[in-house]
Amino acid sequence: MTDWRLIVGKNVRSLRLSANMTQEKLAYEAEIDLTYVSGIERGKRNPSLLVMARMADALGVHPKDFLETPNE
Amino acid sequence: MTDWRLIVGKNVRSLRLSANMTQEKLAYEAEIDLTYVSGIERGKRNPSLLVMARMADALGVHPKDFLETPNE
DNA sequence: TATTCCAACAGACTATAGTCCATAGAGATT
DNA sequence: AATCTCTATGGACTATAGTCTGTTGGAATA
Repeated sequence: MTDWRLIVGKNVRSLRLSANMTQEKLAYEAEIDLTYVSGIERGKRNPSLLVMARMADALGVHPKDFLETPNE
Repeated sequence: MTDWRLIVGKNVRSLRLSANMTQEKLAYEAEIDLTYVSGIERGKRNPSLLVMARMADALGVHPKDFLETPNE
């Protein structure tokens, strides 16, 4: 039983670092709270569709990228 | 500005019909409310990551499939 | 006609997503 | 040591996700 919060968290973090952004910058661009970004990356939060879509937009990626699973 | 609720709604509906399921069956399998499934399919709702994951599981698809956009 | 099945939709409610403020700690730099 | 940058984390609060009950309507089917 996969924990999708952890999957999304890892993907958000790695995509954010690839974009050379701090959590604060991402939060600002996506218009979500700084502490919530931190919670998402640590897999503690259950974000909504629209929050994920705004984060994807801020990072210049497709929302699908957050759901990418490590091979098998 | 894409409305991701509409995208997800259309995808959920078409995948559900492909699986020959009623909204009620899907709701039961995914353990979410019948009326909420209806709202999601009509693009009126903003479901959470875990709700989408349970629906994907019930339909035997990957959660990414709900975010698939029509070509270009 | 009437009954059955499926979906749309409204409203009142409960659970939790998401905000805001404050604190703390690690690492880098002066 | 002191300050700066970034992240983690807690707690109290507000907004909204998600539930539950009930009604409505259309399309079969008897």
